[in-house]
Amino acid sequence: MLLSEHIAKLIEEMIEAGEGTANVRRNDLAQQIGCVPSQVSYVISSRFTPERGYITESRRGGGGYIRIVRAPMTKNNYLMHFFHALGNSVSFREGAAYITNLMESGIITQREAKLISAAISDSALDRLDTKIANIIRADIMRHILMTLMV
Amino acid sequence: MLLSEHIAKLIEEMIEAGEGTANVRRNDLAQQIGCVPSQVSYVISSRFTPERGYITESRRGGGGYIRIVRAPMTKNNYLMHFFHALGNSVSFREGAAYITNLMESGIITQREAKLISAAISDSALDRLDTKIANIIRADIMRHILMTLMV
DNA sequence: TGACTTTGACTTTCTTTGACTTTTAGACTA
DNA sequence: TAGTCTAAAAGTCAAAGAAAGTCAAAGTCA
Repeated sequence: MLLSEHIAKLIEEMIEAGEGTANVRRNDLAQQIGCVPSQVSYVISSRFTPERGYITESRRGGGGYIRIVRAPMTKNNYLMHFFHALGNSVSFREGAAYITNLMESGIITQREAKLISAAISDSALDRLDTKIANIIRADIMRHILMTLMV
Repeated sequence: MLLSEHIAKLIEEMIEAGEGTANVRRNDLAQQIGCVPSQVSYVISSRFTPERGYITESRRGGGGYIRIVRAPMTKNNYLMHFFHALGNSVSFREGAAYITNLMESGIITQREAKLISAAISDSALDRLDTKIANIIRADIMRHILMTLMV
């Protein structure tokens, strides 16, 4: 397995064990895994993003740590959050991250997730110039989110 | 046998072995076959298209891959019917009619109907010229239909 | 001729690493 | 006690590496 995926998995387990929050000691974790510390930073900044429903907070110096919290949100908060977080241009990758998140938080079913994913996929929009596709994708997602808010 | 056919065959076997999904490592496969990597891309983009019942997804960089998923075409005649009936340009009114139809025949839920409707609504696509919007709408619907065929 | 194939150079995206910077708690001094 | 020093963290950033994507030119075949 890829190093970064391995690290992500470990952190997820820590979050699971900690009922929603993990306290990571960057250096320790890196040493335990056998990688450079900044690799841990990389994984956290690329995987545990607000977009995917995580909030992080950290402290340097002696006794330093990185705390990762899975944001507990209610459905509408969640949707509002996404609605606002959504820029007016969204790549498929970003969009897919939002969708995964909505699914994992139980707001949409797996089937709905697939359906939305298909609607905003690169291939569905591939007649459009990438820039425009990203804008249309954001429009579509915004409309979908609205129907979910009820 | 033609190189591209050979590659297509290999990939089909991988899909078979993987019960509907193949995880291709482009460079490895190319090396194994003895061709340039982009040849693999070519085969995938010309043969394993949504039109032919495949969905692909990929990732670059370390640990990259191309995943090809076959949506079983035998699944639903109804969907196939829609899939084929769908022109390559669809107005919102036509699209909405299809959706209603799908809902009434119990293939999608009311919520899903609303969601799809939002995705292809005139207002979601109103940045596009009407003609183009109709084409994109057809693309989106075709992709959605594909995901339902599983 | 025209559609499909093959190739390879170049681009973009994601990962890994390591050197250097900043922040902080705690120890040590005056 | 207040101020300063120090070592222990985490943060930042750029370079190198690893894959897949793109595109156009050249080749092939019906």
